[in-house]
Amino acid sequence: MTTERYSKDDVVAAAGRLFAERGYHGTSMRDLGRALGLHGSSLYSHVASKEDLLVAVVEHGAWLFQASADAASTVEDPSDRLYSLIRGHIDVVLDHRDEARTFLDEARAIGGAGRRRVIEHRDRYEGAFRRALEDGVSAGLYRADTDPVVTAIFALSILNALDRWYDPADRLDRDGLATAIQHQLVSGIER
Amino acid sequence: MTTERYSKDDVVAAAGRLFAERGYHGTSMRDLGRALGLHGSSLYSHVASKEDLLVAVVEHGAWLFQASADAASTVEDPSDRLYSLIRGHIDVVLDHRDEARTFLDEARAIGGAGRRRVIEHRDRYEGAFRRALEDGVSAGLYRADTDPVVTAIFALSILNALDRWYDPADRLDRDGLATAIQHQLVSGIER
DNA sequence: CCTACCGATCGGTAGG
DNA sequence: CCTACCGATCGGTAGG
Repeated sequence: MTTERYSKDDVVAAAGRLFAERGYHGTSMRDLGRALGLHGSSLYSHVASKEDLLVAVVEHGAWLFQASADAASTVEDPSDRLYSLIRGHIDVVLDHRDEARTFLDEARAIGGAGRRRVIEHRDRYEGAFRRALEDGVSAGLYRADTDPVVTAIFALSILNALDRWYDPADRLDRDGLATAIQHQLVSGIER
Repeated sequence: MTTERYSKDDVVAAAGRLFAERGYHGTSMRDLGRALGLHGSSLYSHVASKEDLLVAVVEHGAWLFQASADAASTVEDPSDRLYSLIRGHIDVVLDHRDEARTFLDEARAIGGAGRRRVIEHRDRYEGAFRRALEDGVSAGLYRADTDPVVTAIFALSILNALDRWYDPADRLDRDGLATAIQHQLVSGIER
């Protein structure tokens, strides 16, 4: 018999919601407590500090993106792999908006070593897109003068903004969205 | 003979720098004062409130974007007009990073009516891209099944992220960058 | 633009 | 998880 109403994961999830919505510095521990029906000070039985909470949310986001890239990396065909990467990113960004947005926007509030780890995560994730594009060039699918670095950034720029405008009630479902993005991207580099 | 070391514009510019870098809520009036070599309380002879300062930065950003769109709107040819919009956006985002980033990221910290005005500004600006694309479709430059709404969003997603990665020391100059973006975009919708 | 403040709120702790 | 706090910092004001 325990008196704990929430697990640490619950607290981290609620923190993600507020951090994504108002930003890390725009959210106080008392705000977060209120969202859970607790006192702000009670949160310290779950976490050591506010920054701890940010790190937990951001690392969850990083993990979701990486899991998606790892799954896509098993696909041989570069074009199908690119589709998998796009489709996976869509799911992460729409099914885990809070973690994704916090990962993308609030990592700058993390100090020193934690911030560097986030940047490493992003570089590695970006590398999966880069490689799919490089392999596509090698396979003759995309023009030889394609810049995989820049094209990967373009792809991620589009993907990272999705949750800001995509409406699931749209005529465009997620598969259609993924196809539209790949088509926008690939027809720009197809030969 | 005056004792004022700074104009309001100076204060607004410095605020933009800090808001873009650390966010509105991550910047205190004392931080801002320190950046200018003043006491935090001295800033209140230039502005009525901290939010005032945010509104001033964001409105400057909105104005810069709108001025760019207005200049481009004089171009008849839809393809040239799209290039002008892209090229203008690049200049705003790279020559006025602080105002642009604050406009893009920190407007959510503005309350009620101010926030609505920002959203109207964005919609209007996006409309210029949408119209260039629509006109391009009408002129037979782009495929008839092009979705100008979605394509405009894709274009702006790429453009709004530029300052996060573009290195002016690159082999790619601004004209080359604009061409690359238009090419990425248009070849995806050309017939 | 500075000095000297104000009440409110911040992240966090002690002790239960 | 709550009560009762802590010192630090917040946005902002009065008066010069």
